[in-house]
Amino acid sequence: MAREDTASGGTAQDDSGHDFIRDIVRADLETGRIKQVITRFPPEPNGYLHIGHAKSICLNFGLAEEFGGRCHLRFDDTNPAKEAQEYVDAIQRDVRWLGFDWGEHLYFASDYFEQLYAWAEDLIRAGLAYVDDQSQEEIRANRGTLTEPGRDSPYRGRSVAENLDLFRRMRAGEFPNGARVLRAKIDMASGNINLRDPVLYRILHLPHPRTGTAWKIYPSYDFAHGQSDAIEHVTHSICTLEFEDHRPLYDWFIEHLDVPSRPRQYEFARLNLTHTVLSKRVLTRLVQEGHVTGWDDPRMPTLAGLRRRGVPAEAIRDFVKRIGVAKANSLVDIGMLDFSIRNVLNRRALRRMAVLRPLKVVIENYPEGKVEELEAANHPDDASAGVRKIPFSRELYIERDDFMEQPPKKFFRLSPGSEVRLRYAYFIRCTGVVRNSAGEVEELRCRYDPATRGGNAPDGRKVRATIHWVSAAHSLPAEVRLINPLFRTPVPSGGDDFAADLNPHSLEVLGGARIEPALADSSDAAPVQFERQGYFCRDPDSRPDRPVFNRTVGLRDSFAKELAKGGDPAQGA
RNA sequence: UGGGGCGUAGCCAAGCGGUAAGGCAGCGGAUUUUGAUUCCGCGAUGCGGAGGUUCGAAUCCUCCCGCCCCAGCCA
Repeated sequence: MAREDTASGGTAQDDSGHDFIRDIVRADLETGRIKQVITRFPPEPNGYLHIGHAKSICLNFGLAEEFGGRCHLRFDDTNPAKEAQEYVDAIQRDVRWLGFDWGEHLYFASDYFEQLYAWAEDLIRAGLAYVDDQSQEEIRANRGTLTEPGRDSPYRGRSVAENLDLFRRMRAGEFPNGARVLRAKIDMASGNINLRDPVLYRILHLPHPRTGTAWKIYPSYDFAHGQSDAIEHVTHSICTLEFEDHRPLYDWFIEHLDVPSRPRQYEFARLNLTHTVLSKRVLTRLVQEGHVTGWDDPRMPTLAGLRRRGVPAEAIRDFVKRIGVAKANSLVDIGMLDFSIRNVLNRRALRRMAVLRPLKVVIENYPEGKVEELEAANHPDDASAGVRKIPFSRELYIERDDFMEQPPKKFFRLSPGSEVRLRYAYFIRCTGVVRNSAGEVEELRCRYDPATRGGNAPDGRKVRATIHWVSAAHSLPAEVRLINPLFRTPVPSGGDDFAADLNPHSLEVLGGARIEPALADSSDAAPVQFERQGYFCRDPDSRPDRPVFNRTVGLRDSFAKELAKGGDPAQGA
C-alpha cells in the first residue's frame, strides 16, 4: 500500500491528523478493542468515481496505511438494474490511479448472496422477518409519515412456515417483480423510518453482472452492507452522513444475526465543491445527454476526468488532506483544489513556452535567415532538471495579450515604444504596428538589442516585464483547450434543471496555438508548465501532426486580478 | 409538529474545563529573466443566541435560533 510519490515539503502536513475518526481508531487500538484496523471502500458499480469518492478512498485506505491495517475494495452490487461491469473496471482503475492498493482484498457483496439468504431465513425462523404481499403503493401508504406512525401490514402475522415457504418460492422465481418482498419485523411506529419494517429482499427478474441468472431476488443495501462488513471483519465501517439514521438498523442486523464479527459504523460529511455537482445522477445525465463527451471529459469532477485534465493523483490526495474530515456539512471552494494542483505541478512540471493566441513580431534589425539556439532552464527552482535549446529568429510569435496599443498605467508588457525582455532571449522595443484592412493589429515591428543576448543588459538597464515567445518558423501548431468550471453558478442546484447552471464557456478551444520544438515529442505524457500561463498536459485526442493540450489549471494571476476585481471565475481566461 | 445530525474568521478545520492551532482566500512588503514560485507580516477580547455551573467555559447544564438528512422494492 506504500506510495512512492508521497507529497514532500510544501504539501499538507502528513501527520495522520486528528479528525474524529482517526481518534476513534487510535483509541480502539489502544484499548485493545481491535488488534488491527480493517476498513473498506464500498462503491456501487453504477457510475464513475468522482472527487467526493476520493475523500472516502483516502480516508479508508489512509487509515489502513497509517495504522498498519488493511482496506478492502468491495463492490456493493446488490441492484443489477443499475450496475455494469464497465463501472467495476473503471472504479478499480481509478482507485489504483489515486495511489491505493487493496491487495488480495477485492470483494463483491454478490459473493455473499448465499450467506445473506441464509441469514434472511434465520430471521424468518426467529420471527423477525416476514413476506409482505402488499403492493409498493400500499407499503408506502402504510409506512406513515414523518410525524405519524405507520400501520402494520396485514401479512405481518404470517407463520414462520408460511413465510419460509413464500420466501423460498420468491427465490425460486415463482412470483413476478414486485409481487412480494421480505421485510424485517421491527417497529412500524418508530420515529426512525428506517426501522418501520424495512425491505430486506425484493424480487428482480434481472441478470446480474456477476451472478448471472442465479438469483431472482436481491438483498437491499441495508440487509447487505453491514453483514458484508461483518463477513470481512471490517472494524470501522465508514460512510457518509445520510446513513446516520441507518445505523440503528445496521446494528439491529449485527445483533440478531450470527455474524462472525461486530463492525461499527461511523459517518462523516461528504464533500461539496463550489461550481461542481457531485451527484451520480446528474453526472450520469451529463454523460448520457451529451453535455460532456464522456465520463472522462476533462471538465468532469470524475477521477477519470480529472486525470485526463492533467490533475495528478498526488494533488487530489493533498487536497483531501487539507479539507479534513468532520461531521459538519460544508462547501469547499474549488480554489482549494486549484491550489493543491498548482502546489504539486509547480514542483513537477517542466517549463516550456507556448503561445496560445499568436501575434506576429518581426525583429527588423535581426538578420534574415539567421537562427540562434538559446539556452533555457527546464525548471527555475531545480537545476537538476537541466536545460534545453530554443531557436530564435527574425520572425516570432508572442501572446496577443502581451501587447496593448494604449496600455493602462500598470501594464508593463509590450506597447508602442516600450521595451520588454523575451524570456531567455533579448530585449526588444516595439517600433511599429502593422494593421490589416479591418484596422486590426496584425503584426508588430520591433528592434532588438544584440547586447542583451540571454536576457541581461550589460549596461544594467531594467525592463519591467518578461514575455514568452516562439520562433515563427520553428514552432509547431497545436490546439489548446482551456478547461473552465462546468457550472457557472457557485452553488449549482443539482436538480433536474441542472442544465440551466451549465457554463457555456466551460471549454474554450484555441485552434491556432504555437508551441516550442521541445514539445514535439508526441509520446511525452508528462505535465508541463507553459510559462506565464498555466499547467498543461497532452490530451489523448492528439495526433502526431496535431498535438492537443489541456490546461489543467492556470497560474495564479495577480495582474488579471488587479484588472478585474471580483471577476467571474466561470468565465475563465 | 416525529427521528437523526450539525453550527469556531469569506471558505475548510483544530480544540475534549486553564484563557481561540493550521490551511485556502484576501491584504501589505521582500526576492524574482514566469505580474509564477519562494519568503516575511496582518485577521476571532471571540466560538449560532440567552441564561446558568465554575476561581476559570468554545468545551459542562438549561432554554432558544438556524441549517442538513430521513416517508425507494436506490445506495
